Amino acid sequence: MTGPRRRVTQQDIARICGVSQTTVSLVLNNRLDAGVRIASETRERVLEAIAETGYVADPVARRMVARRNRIIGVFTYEAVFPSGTRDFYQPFLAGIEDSAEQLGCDLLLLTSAPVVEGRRRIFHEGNRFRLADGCILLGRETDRGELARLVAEGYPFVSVGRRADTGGPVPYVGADYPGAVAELVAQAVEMGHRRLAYLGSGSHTESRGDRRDGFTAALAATGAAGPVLAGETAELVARLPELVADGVTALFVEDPADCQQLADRLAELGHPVPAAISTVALGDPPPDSVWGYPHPPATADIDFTGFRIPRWEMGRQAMEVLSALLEEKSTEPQRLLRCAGHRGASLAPPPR
Amino acid sequence: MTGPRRRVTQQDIARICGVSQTTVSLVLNNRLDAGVRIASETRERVLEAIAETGYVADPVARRMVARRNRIIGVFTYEAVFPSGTRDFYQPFLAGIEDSAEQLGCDLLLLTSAPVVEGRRRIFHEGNRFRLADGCILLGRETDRGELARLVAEGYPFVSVGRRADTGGPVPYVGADYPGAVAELVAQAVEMGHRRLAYLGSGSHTESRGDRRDGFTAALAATGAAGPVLAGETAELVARLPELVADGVTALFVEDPADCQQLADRLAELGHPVPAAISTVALGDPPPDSVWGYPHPPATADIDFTGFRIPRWEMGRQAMEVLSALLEEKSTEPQRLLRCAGHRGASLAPPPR
DNA sequence: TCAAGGTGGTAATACGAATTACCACCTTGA
DNA sequence: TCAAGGTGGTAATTCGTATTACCACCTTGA
Repeated sequence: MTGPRRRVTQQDIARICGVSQTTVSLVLNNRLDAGVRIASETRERVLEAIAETGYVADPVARRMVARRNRIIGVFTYEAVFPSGTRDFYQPFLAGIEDSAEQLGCDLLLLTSAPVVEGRRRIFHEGNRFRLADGCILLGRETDRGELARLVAEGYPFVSVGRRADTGGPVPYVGADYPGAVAELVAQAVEMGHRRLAYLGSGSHTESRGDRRDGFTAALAATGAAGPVLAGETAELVARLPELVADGVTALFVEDPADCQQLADRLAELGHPVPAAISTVALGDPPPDSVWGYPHPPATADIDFTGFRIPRWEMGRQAMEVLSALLEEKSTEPQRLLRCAGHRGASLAPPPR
Repeated sequence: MTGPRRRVTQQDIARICGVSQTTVSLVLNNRLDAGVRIASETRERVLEAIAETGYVADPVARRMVARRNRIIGVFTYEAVFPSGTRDFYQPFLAGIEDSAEQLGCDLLLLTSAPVVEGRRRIFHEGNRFRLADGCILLGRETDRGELARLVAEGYPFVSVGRRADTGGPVPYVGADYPGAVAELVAQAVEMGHRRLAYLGSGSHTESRGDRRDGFTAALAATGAAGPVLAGETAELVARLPELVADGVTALFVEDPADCQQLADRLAELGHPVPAAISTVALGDPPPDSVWGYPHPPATADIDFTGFRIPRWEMGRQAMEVLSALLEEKSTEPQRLLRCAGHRGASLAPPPR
C-alpha cells in the first residue's frame, strides 16, 4: 500500500514528463484553440503519465480559478427537528434536487445555521450562505428583515412561496392561491351556494393572506357573500353554530388540517358534510409521517374537495429561476404556479 | 439595485480599513498567538467592516490552504429519480442532518455526479466530492472499484451500511443483520419450528449476504435445518408448494416487500400465515410514498414479524465516525448497530 | 548612546489549476 | 539576408486565504 500519499498534482505530471505545468494543463483541457499547439508526441507522453498516476484535477483549485462553485445553498427557515415538519420540505426538495441534477449543481443544506428563538437565522456571526453561488429559501414563514438584507446586498436567491417585496422585488416561485380559491368559490356558487364563510387563522403571512384575499375577491366577482372568520382551530370550531344560524352553506377552510375536526363537529351538530354543509380545503395537507414510517392521516373519513399545491414543480422552477439569475439570463423572477383542483366529496349543492 | 456585484474579499476589507490583507486574515482568525499582535482599535475597525459588508471567507480558497470546510459531502449511489427511492434515504438523511447540525457542519448533496448506467459515479471527470472535508456514502449497493480507490487515496469517508474491505478497511456504520436474523431463528426454533427456509434474491451485496449468512449460521447453531432459495420474487412464489411439501414451517424472507405476496399465495394454496406456516420479514420495508403523499402499503393485511433497521441512528453515527476520522480522534470505524426485533403476527408455533 | 526588547504591522509565499503573454527556434520567400 | 509567419513550448500571473519571516518604530536601562 502506498499509504496516505499526497495528491498527485499537475506539477508532478510535469516533472515526470519533463515539461511545464502549463503544458500539462493544456493537454488536460484539450485546448485546440488556434494559438495553442502541443506536439502530439508530447501530448501522448503527458496523457500516459496521467493515466499511470491516476491524476484527477483538484476541483477546489479549479473552482478557485473559475470563481463559481456550482453549489446552490438550500436554507430551511424552520428548525427541521424535532417536529414532523421534515416531510413538509420533502416534495420541494425533490423538485430542487431534480433540477440541480440537470444543471450539474450540488446542493448545500445549510444545516449549520444556528437556531434562535425556534428558527434558523440566515445572518449571524460566521454565516455561511455565501458558500454557495446562490440560495433557495424554503419555509412557511420568512424573516422580512433578512429578506430585505439579501435583496439589498444583491445576493442571488429565490424564495419558494410568494414573498412581498422588501425594498426591492423578491424572486419567488409560489402557488397561485387566489386563482385556486377563486375556482373553488366559482364552483360552489355554480352549485347554488350563496352564503360562504372563510375560516382562517388571521395570519398575515403571504400564503394565508393570498388565500383570504382570493376568497373575498372571488366573492365580489361572483356576487356571493359571507363572513371571514379568524382564529385558532378551537375557536373556529366553537363558532360553527353561529355560521349555521347565519345561513352559511359552504366553509372555505384556510388550513386543510382543520377540515376533519370541523366536519366532525358539524356532524355532532346535526349538519353532516356535505349533505347539510359543504367544506372546502384550501390546499392539501402536507404529508405526515414519522421518520419515513407513514401512518394514516389522523381520521380522514372524508375526501375533502380542495386543490393540490404543486410542491415538486415549485422546487424545480425555483432552481430554474436561480440558475437564470446566476447566468444573468433574463427570466420571469416572480412566478405563481397553478394549483390543480381536487374534486373530492366534501363540496355538494346546498340543501334546498 | 446594486446589480450582480463581485464577492467581497479580504482584499476589499483591507482597502476599506487601510490595512493589509494579512491583517484582515489575522483578525478574522483571531490569532492571539504570541508573535502576532493587532491593536484592538484596528481589530475593531476590521470587524466592523466585515460586519458591514457581510464578508464570509471563500470556502474554496480556504480549502486550498487549510484542509477544512466544515462541509460534509453526502453521496447517494442510486439515482434518486424517477423511482420512489427518495424515501429510502430519508431516515438516514434525517440522522445525518441531526448530527451535522450539532457539529456545525453543512451538508453537500452531491447531486452533480453524472449518472452512468443507472447509477451515479463518484469518480468522473471533474468529480467534486473533494469539495467536502469528507463524505458519507449512502446506497444499497456500492461500486467496489470506487470504494477501493477512496480507500487507497486516503480520502475520509464513511459508508452507511457494512461494506467488505477493499484493499484496506472500509469505515462503515451498518445494521447487525446476522444478529437480528439469528434472534428470529432462535425464536422460531423455540416455538417448535425445525425446518426453516430462506427466500432470497441470491444477490451478493453485503446487506443481502449478511442476512443469508446469519441465517445459515443460526441454523447450524440451533440445530435446525432447511433450504436456502435464491430467485426473483415470482420465482420464489412459484416454489412455495415445493417448500410446503418439503415440510418447511417457517419462511425467512430476505426482502420484506415480498412477504405479502408470498402470504397471499400461501393462503391460496390453503396454508394461511401464520396458522399453517410462519413468515418472517428480514427487515422493515422502506416507506413508500409518492412525493410525500403517503398511500397505504400495497395490501398490508398482515403485521409481519421481523426487525427494525435503525436507519436514523445509522445516519447519525456515520456522521459521528466521519467527524472522528477528520479530527483524527480514535474511534471504532466499523460499527454494526443492533436491530430491534419487531414482534408481529406472522410468526407462530408450527401446526402440530 | 546604543543594544535589548516590545509593538504593530506588512511583504512574500504557498496551495493547484487556468490563462495570458511572450520567447526561441525554424522555415520560407523575395 | 532578413522580415514574415509558423511551431512548440514556458514564465508569470490570477483566483482568495493562511502563514511565515521580517521590518520599522518606540521605549527602556545601563
